[in-house]
Amino acid sequence: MQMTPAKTKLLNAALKIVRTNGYEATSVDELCRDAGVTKGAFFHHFKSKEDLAVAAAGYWNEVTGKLFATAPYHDYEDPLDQLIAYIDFRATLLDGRSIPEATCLLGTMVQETYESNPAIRAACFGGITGHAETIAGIIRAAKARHAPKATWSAESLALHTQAVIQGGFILAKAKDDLALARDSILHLRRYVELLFHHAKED
Amino acid sequence: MQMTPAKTKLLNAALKIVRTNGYEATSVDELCRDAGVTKGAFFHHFKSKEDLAVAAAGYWNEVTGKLFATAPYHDYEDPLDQLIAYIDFRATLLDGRSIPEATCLLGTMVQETYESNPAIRAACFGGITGHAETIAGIIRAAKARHAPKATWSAESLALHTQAVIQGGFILAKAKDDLALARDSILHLRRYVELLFHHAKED
DNA sequence: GACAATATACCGACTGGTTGGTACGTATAT
DNA sequence: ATATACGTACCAACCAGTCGGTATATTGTC
Repeated sequence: MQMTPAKTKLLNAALKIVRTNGYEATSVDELCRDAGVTKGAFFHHFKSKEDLAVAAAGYWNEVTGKLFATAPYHDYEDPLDQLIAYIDFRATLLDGRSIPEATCLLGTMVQETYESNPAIRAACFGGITGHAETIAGIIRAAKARHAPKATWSAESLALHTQAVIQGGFILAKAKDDLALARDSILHLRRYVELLFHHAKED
Repeated sequence: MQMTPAKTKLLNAALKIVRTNGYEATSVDELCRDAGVTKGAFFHHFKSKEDLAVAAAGYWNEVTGKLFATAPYHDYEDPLDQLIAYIDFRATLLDGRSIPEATCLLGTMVQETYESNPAIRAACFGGITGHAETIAGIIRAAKARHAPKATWSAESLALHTQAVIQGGFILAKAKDDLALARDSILHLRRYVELLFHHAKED
């Protein structure tokens, strides 16, 4: 899908400003100012602010989807190695980034909109579970090879990885320090290792 | 500290409405309407909306502090049992509650305010780390008894428990289903068990 | 214990700025 | 000639916050 410059600039502005200030605190005027376009352009491409948010969620999925698709963790043969490498990759995504740059658009938006804006909530849900499903695929393979009798499900563990990452972001925002997010990801890594280490003992 | 009715009503309204719609989407007028007081009363007790948010964070700490202080998990002799019971207690706090009723005021507010409102951010940080510190105390005792040589720190694990809970809330909001939060808490429980089980093997 | 003085708690109309959204005009490409 | 991609000017609704007022409780003084 080819996008006209103004639309792309608005979506990039949304990614940046919404992750910094949240959805409600972001005004259409501010978005236009940052993107360097006028309000006329905004409402030409998006029928409302809500519509922009839904489109931004889709755009976010596109951008991060490419990032994960080309990430190095796919190179390992053993799916358990892939899973651990994925977790490490999520940790490296925090390096050298500011908090708004490191955190997740969907997790930020859904907090503010889950009750009042079903369309945005659904878009965030789709993005999070879509990504979780790709991780669940890796976990399923790792489970089949290393822990076939384990009682936990691949889907549940995949969602848990996302919960830990999102929760780490909240703590990081509270302390104004991404180290807290890194620490939680490290605990997640240890959990996965223990989970499979434990399974091998049976 | 004795509180005048209007102030208490406004703080209770803030707990309810901010957890439902977020900080920015909550207007002073809506707060007053819900509390059944006028704007004059609002600005008599709080010098600004920001001031109300900071006070609401303090009030939240007071209310939840009492809840945790009288919770049954303290009754166990073994601190490891206390820790597991605390995690189970966090899971039971989801039962029969709607999402706004089950989720955390501080985690919700800090997402929207961490960049733009240092006072609110600091209040949220204080509440989260304050509670984490009480859990860290339990973990420290459990570690001393059961896993003295473990490499992870009690403080880090305590913060991780909060990250998992906060992250679970985000997923629950996205899916509009608290079951996702429950699942993540279950993974957290398993992690703690594995962590101490593993330590005993050494 | 009477009375004035003061502080606290609250009311509700008002304001200036901002909000999301609209109406309408123009430039360009097909 | 028509559709797309913008730009500019504008609007009603809403926003946080103000201000002058009243009602009531507390305190100080004699």
